[in-house]
Amino acid sequence: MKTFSSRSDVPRIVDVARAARVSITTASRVLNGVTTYPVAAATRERVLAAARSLNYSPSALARALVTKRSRIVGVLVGDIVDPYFAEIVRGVEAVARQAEYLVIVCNTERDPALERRAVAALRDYSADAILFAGGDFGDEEAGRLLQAELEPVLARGGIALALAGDRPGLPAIDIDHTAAAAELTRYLIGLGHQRIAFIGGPPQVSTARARLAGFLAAMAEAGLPANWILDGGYSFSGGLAAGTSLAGTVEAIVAANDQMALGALAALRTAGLRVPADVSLASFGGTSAAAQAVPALTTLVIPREQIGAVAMQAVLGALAPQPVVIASQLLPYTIVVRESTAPRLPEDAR
Amino acid sequence: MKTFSSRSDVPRIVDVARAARVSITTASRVLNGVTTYPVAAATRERVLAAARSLNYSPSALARALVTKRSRIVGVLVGDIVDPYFAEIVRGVEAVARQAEYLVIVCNTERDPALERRAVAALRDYSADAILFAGGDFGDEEAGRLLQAELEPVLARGGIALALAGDRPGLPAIDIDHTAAAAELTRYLIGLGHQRIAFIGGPPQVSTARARLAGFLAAMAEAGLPANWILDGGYSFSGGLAAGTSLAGTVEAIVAANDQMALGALAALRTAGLRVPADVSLASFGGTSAAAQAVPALTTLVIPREQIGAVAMQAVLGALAPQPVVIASQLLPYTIVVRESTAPRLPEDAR
DNA sequence: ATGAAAGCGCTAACAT
DNA sequence: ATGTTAGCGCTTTCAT
Repeated sequence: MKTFSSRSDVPRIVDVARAARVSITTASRVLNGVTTYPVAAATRERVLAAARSLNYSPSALARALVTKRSRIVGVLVGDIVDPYFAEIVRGVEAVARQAEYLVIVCNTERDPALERRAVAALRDYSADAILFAGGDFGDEEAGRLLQAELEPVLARGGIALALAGDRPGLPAIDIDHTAAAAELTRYLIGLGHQRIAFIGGPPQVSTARARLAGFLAAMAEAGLPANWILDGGYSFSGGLAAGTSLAGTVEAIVAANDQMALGALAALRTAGLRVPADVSLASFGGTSAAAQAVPALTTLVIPREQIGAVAMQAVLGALAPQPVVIASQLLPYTIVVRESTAPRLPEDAR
Repeated sequence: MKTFSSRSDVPRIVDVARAARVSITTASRVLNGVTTYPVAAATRERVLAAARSLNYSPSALARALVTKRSRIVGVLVGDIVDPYFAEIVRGVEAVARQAEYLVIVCNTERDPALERRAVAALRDYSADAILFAGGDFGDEEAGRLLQAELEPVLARGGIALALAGDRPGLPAIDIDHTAAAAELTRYLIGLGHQRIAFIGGPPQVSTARARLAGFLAAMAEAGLPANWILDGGYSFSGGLAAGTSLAGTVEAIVAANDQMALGALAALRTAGLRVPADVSLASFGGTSAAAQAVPALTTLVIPREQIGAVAMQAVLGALAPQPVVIASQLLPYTIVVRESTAPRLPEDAR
């Protein structure tokens, strides 16, 4: 077994330097492709050859320690199982990969304490940016505690961003949830439905409140009563329960996310109702699960992958030598009509 | 704004030491709770107080550099959207959290090149352990290249483990996929079914091959012909396609994962067949999606969370001062019977 | 019981 | 064009 510099079993830059018979500095310069510094072509070649033959790869830890940049970005997600978040992460990763950033996904289980721990861990590892996917939850006290953990990251020049959901004080990359929910509701109204229910998310979550507001606005605007507002907790089971209690009383349902819509769908079917013949069902999100349901769900598609990508781009800009200040931005959404919604049929045609 | 040690905007151990009027060494000892070293109670209190009032938290990077342990463990998953992997990750995280380890989830999209990049990134950040969730894919060449990236991690005393799937040369925490598939098949046979189809995963994936082998063994043992073997690629759409082509020709289907079962279910329903009245459907995995389907799916539940937890425990043991060598272990699985399977009805009763 | 000093692996002034 | 040196923030011998 080869041995390297004193204490390590893996090649270090000093090994490369030695093998190439240059100083560590020169090796570092070549390896980092520093263009502002002149290095003789022959020297450069020797260093590169040495690095390759030793299979050298620099320690990101040591580098981070001196450069003050870890090239780590953390993404906090409320529920790792929910494809909603997975696609945001995907967008972040795609951009991060190109920029040689390491993405750390932290699952908070929508628990403020866990979220705090995650932020603390990212802070300890000197993450350059923290992206909060999926908006605020927890009370004010939790918000303050979180802020305290986050503060050192910002103090070091780190970035914090809100993705697809509000975070007080942070720039947001998002869609207009209220407008979007209103538009989805209007679509159902345009189909002729009048008795429309809304299955919402947890009221502590900002997106849940925004979507509800949009629904209410659209109903009011059409002069329709909003008599069926339920809390489905953003979960399948919550949607199931809501759907069960709604069965037979409404003509259409807007669910504030796909998971709840799936739950409602299961409930309706169990109750012997046909979708969309008896009840139209539309949801918010646009995850693959919505497309895979039977019938496939009409949903408002949030450009989650794009949100992730745009956010990561913004992070890179803000971390660049000439920092670009990050401004909140609203991205466009689209309604995809599938099989779960249909025009209202006259009573006798059903 | 307060200022701290020369170059940082965040308190460092030297700031704590200064505030407590002790040396850095003493501060470090107190902060790390080194029990082998005697520190006067009064001193300890001063250090602790200083750390608290400064809101000090040590740099994991600097610590890792000197201790040669990053307290980072990477988990490689084939598909971040698949709840199958998410639950493994959950198990890992639960244990890692207690031990103050940072878990980095890397999404490989089942692409060997991405997988290699992920291992390289983890190596560069000096991950102490790399857990491969979900088994091997890619050809031999890819395996060799991966091995090359992984080697330095092992050389540093790092751990690599295979979770719920084979990886040549690595200890595995798993169930016996072959035995499990056989048992699930036997259950269907016991229900009286004879024309049983198998929707399998990609043959490059070790678990897919193992599950198929189990199916074939059970069929052979019962003297039944295994005439309907399809590749569903472990995806919903693959299951959908397979289900479509199977509709009307078999009495029962075993799907090698839940996603494909969901696809098959959609296909059967579209074809006008009832599950389980016309076709019994059982799957492998036991993700929440299986429970949430209508009808709820009978599945073989792989203890994924437990696999993750056991693996992380093993990692901790292997990394402890008195290292415990990691041996492969097989965990117990269970078959959960739900609504998607039923006894065969005589022809005229259908 | 406490501290001084070396050094982890790397980059970045600052020489030459 | 290349090398010397001084850290980054921490732990850890080794002194005292």
